[in-house]
Amino acid sequence: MAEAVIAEQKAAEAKPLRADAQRNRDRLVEVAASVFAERGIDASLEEIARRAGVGIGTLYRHFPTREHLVEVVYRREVEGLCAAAGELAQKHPSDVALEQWMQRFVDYIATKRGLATSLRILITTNSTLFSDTSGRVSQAMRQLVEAAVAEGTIRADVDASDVLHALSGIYSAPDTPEWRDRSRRLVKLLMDGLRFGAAKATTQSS
Amino acid sequence: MAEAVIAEQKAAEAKPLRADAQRNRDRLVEVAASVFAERGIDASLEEIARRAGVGIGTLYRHFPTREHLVEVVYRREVEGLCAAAGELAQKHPSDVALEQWMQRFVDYIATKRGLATSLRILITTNSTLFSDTSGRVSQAMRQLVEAAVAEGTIRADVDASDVLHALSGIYSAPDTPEWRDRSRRLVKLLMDGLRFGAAKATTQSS
DNA sequence: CACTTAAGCGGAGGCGCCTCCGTTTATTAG
DNA sequence: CTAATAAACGGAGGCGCCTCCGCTTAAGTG
Repeated sequence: MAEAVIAEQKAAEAKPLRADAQRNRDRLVEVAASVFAERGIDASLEEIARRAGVGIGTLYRHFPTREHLVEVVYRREVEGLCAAAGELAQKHPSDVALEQWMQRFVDYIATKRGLATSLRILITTNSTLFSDTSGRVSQAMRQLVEAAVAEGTIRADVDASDVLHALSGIYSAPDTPEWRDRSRRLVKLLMDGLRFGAAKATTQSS
Repeated sequence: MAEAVIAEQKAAEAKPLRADAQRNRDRLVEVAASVFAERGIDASLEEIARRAGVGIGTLYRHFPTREHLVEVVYRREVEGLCAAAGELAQKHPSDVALEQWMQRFVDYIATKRGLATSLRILITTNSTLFSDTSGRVSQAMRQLVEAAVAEGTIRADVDASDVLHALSGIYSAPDTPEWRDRSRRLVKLLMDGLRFGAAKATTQSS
């Protein structure tokens, strides 16, 4: 959702793209992310091209199939989520960082849901995708949880996989309109539990 | 592949169709089967309608999605395969019937291969499809094997599931152009094995 | 700077999907 | 047989997919 133009790098991999090509490519990914978010995975590729201000041919040159585009968008989403862990850790007390990151995780899952059908196809084709991304996500979570435990802002008798496990409710019961709110409440609830019995006094939540 | 016009019945289920509607529906299924066979599962639905001599609207009225049509075609294929078991059993000695049926089974798998991608989607959606059909197929095989054992035209120390298991090689190593020939040879080989040590003298194969 | 050239652009065009609705026709009632 | 009517037909039209290729332009070369 961050509209910030983070120049996608594709860096130093094979041939560097011509400046205009790189610009168009980045633009396409950015636009695609928001179009997929608002219209779902079956959004018209022509609309994406149109909104990005490029011809349909350009879209297809960069992303020969819909799945290619989806994969890049998805990886970027994961990238953003993981990067957020570091940033939040710097700007906030460790427990607040963890909480906010988990809220962002809810958003991420929301996207993933939308992409689910298409991702299922992708995952059977491209088996690295799932392991790559889920590895990175759980590493980000570990970083935050361990920091919070070390600082004593959450209780010490849990680790990252416990927290991930506790969040599993977010994955499962889906697609009611209340889902998002319910999930946000779940995160808060979980945080209260985590703060209870922490070494340091608690920072109040939101 | 039997071009015989077997009137599809849809019998006595909800409202009976108007005569012309029933005719068109049957025609569509028949044509779809051959078009899918020759062009693969992604064949144009418009071509199917064209070849069946009906408008595209008619096709969509009867089969609201491609998957609906695929499912009906597939079920019909299984139907034909299983019906063949009975017919072959009447016209041939029991061991020959079994052999010919297995050869036909090879054709069936060949089709199934073509449909595989689409079927995978179907099967996740419509879980009865797979159990229905695989049940019927293995029952047909049981009928033939048991008859042949009873008549002593094949050895007595095997049952239907052994034979099915022996055919599993047909499922696996795929999609080379030699596949069909290799599979036919596998069937013959298997039959020789089955006849060896049978109570009665052997009918020669093919 | 001008020139060259290959990388990149983009949209027309052909095809398939699917819906919608005016027209046709099988069926039923009289 | 005729009339009424509901069922079914079918294809035009709008949209999206994807390819192909003539045009444009960034990036080197001197």
